[in-house]
Parts: sequence; C-alpha cells; structure tokens
Amino acid sequence: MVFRYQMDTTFPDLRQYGGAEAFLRACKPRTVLDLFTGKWTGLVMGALLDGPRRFNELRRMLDGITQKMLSQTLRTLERDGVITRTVYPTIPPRVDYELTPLGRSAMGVLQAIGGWAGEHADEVIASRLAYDERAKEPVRSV
Amino acid sequence: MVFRYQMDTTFPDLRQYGGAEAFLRACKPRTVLDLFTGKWTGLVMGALLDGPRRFNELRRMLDGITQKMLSQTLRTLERDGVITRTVYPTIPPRVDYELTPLGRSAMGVLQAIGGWAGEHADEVIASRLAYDERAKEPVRSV
DNA sequence: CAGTATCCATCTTGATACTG
DNA sequence: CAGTATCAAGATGGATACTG
Repeated sequence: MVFRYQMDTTFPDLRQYGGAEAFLRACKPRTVLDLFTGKWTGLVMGALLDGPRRFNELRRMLDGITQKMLSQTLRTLERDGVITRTVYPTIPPRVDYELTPLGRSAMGVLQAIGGWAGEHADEVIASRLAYDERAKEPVRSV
Repeated sequence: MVFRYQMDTTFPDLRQYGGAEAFLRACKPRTVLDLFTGKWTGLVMGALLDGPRRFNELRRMLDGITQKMLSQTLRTLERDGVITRTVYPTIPPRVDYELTPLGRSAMGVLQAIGGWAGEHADEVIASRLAYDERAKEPVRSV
C-alpha cells in the first residue's frame, strides 16, 4: 500500500528506494497495517470500545475465537500500543485489557474503512459476479 | 474486522450469526478488504491516479513487481470494478488500465489509512521497541 | 482464570520459464 | 507487448492439549 501519494499529486519515484519491493519494506506506515486488517483485530478492538474487559469476557464476546488467536491478537495489539494489559495479582488471576487513546484514534480509521466498504460492498460484489459470468462465456471472434 | 459497530454504540451480537467466525464469513464489507490491504493494490491504484496506463508502463512504474503479481493484481482490481481493462486490437497488442469512479472513491479510504498510519506509525513503532525491551528484562518478583 | 506449546492445513507470494 | 503456467517457500490461522 502506498501512503505517500496524494490524490492529485505524483506517484512516488520507487527507484530512489531501490524498487517497489524495497519501498514497501521501508514504508513505515505499512508496518502498521495489520491493525486494520488482521482477522481479529477489528473485532477485538471493537469489543473494547465500552471499557476494559477481561480475557474470558472477550472470549465470550467474540464467541468462536480460539484462545490462541485471542491471546495472539491481544499481545500484538498491546505491543503496538493500542491496548493496555493490566494484571491484578489476585487468585484467581485477573487481567484487564483496555483501549489506549492511540487505539481509540485507530477506531476512526476502522470506521472509514467500514463505511466505504459498507456503502460499496454490494457494488464490488456485483462487479465480481458480472466478471465471473463473462468469464464463462465462449470467446467470440467477430 | 467489524463494520457494524459505532464508536459510541454497541458491539454486534455475534451469537445471532452463529459465532464470530460465521460473522466474519458473512460480513460483506470484509470481502472487500484486500482492496486496501493487498500487497500491491494500493501501489497499483496509485499508479493509475493520473490516467490510464499500459501493462509494461505500470511494470516500469512499479519497478520491481513481478509480472505475475502485477497481472494478478490487475485482474482482481478489474474483477472488483475499481479499474477497467481496455484492449486495442492492434499489433503489437495494447491494453490500457484505468481507475473507475468506484476506484477513485476507494482512494479516499486508502488515504485515510495512510494518513493515520503516517501520523502514528512512529508511535506504534516506538511502542513495539519498548515492548520488546521489556520482554528482555528478567521477571522481577518484588 | 488466563494463558502456552505443538503440530498441521491452507493461503499468499515469488522465481522462473514459456506464449500468442 | 502483454501476458500464462508451474513449482516452491513462507506466512497465517486453527485444533488440540497442557499449565501456573
């Protein structure tokens, strides 16, 4: 994904990065992308919108996520600074997860994506159907 | 990714979909996500901002992309209705790719993502470094 | 309660070579 | 010029079982 172009200005000169592959590797914004595209990240962050939640509470809310994926998702979100993890040294243990301000700001982007997708998903899906239909037809040489 | 929550309202009741996994599968907006997250989609769409381009022209602009990935990316973008493919029956063949209005509208989202990411990437990266540093420290029992 | 560890299936991407 | 075909490698996600 390119982050440096503007709607009305120029495409980046990839040669000065040593090619597109190198550009993508060096593109810092891109390293942040899975915040929005991870399979569970959006759902997990969404589950934290109303306040802190505990591990099994999230598991119930997500209803179907495996422990591994929840754990993994939470860890990377914590590492990325969008949620905090608070351990209470009680017995049984209690761990709270909570969105940080950075995390809340990311929700805005999540919604921009969701908004566009919600508005245009049907268009895209229709386009796919039409494309696939065309592909079935015999090639017609006129 | 969740598309149905709002910043200030409720998390979707996943049980009525039959669990989170089923919800994600049924979530139409989600099927549209790779438009924004595919490795090359953003770069390719960005290369089309200034007008139609030919295949090898794109290949040069992308400088490093393999033919396969460019071809594949273009085909899925065409299938999704964000670009058009126009074949001129000349010799040698000439094929033009061009953004559709739908494609242009998608660029707005691409920029929302890029904008947030550009503003906050350093924060996220710093958070990761700090997290990884903490992980190296011995566990301290007080 | 709140996790880890292991193993496996699948999906994505890339390198390379060939074609109308 | 504008692609396709084939094969291999790596990343990703999940099922299952175990732990302090």
